[in-house]
Amino acid sequence: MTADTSPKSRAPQAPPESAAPPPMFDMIELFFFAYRDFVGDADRLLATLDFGRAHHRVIHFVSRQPGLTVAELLDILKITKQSLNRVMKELIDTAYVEVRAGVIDRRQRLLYPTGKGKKLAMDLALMQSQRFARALSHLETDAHSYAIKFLTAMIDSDERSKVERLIWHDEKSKIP
Amino acid sequence: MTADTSPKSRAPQAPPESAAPPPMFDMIELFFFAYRDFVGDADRLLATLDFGRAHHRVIHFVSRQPGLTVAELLDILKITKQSLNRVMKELIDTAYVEVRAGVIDRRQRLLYPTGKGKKLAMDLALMQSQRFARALSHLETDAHSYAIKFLTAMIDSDERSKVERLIWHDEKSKIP
DNA sequence: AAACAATGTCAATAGTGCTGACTTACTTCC
DNA sequence: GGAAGTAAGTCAGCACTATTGACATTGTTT
Repeated sequence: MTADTSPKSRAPQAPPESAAPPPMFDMIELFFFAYRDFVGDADRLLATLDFGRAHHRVIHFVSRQPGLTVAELLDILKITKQSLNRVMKELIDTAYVEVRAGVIDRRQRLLYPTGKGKKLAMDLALMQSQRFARALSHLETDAHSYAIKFLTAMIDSDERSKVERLIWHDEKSKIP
Repeated sequence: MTADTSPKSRAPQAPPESAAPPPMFDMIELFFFAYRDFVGDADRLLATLDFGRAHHRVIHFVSRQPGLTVAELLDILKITKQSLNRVMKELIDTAYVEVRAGVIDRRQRLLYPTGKGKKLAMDLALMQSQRFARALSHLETDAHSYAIKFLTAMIDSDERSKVERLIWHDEKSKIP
């Protein structure tokens, strides 16, 4: 999974006040470099297929939630349908994703990964998981649950529960 | 590059994929959403100045290491000089960065933040630090050092020491 | 003087995102 | 049954960030 989103239309915050604690340059830079290397793994595999990060995000979420509608996917990715469409067309043309008409509402297009698509999504996820596993293996026993708590707390509070539902939608109430 | 090689003559295990541990979808998705919100803070402020993320990265590292050369900056950002140049020209034209000829080697351009540039870099860093501070404040006492260790471990091992030197170059040997 | 190095520049291209305007197909509501 | 609304797709144009390749300028080294 790779993220590269563009500025949102929310109001810019006022510049912080002068009596603020000093900036955490270490965290800022570590997060930057860690994320860069994290997405680098996937980028290299995707490049061999002439895919980019946008393709990755689509095939990832479609594989995670087969039968997702276009509207639901747009809400997860927070991009416009025009942006999605170019990428989606390529994924459908190359048979990584397939589309079926909705049953309850025939206007909806339900998105499913093909066998090929499932395998690609799995290969990408395993690659990124290996990086997590390698990192966590050098740390203390509870590092995994600390990491989950830290990353969860970094998410906008008004999006957090939605993201948590998305992540653990099919697991046995694993929320730490 | 993921799993699977040819079958060995050892005890037959179930299908080949079952050898790999299951993907950590939770970590993959949390990292994605956390990073997206983290950069979203800065994006909103930058958009008011007609700057993008590339400008942010440049003004950040120039402020962190005044007197940086172009070659050093390219090595940190891992982009090409052509990509840097457009952004750099805008930062110089709008007086966020200034350039002085190198003293030992006059071919070099040493990059310095102006007053305005320092303030922008500080505002951006404080904004992102507030997100870290808010996140960490809800977690256990050692959350900060756990986060540093986790993020550090996520960086490519052959880049790690270079990054650590960059991050703590002016601090009192704070490496945890 | 020739070779090399640091930087800048021009041109072409790719990938990902945006807005706006419009269409098609289908569902819902009165 | 017909109007209004919704889900999705499409076309056109633009912005930003990145790439490669070729070439120029300036200064250092050999």
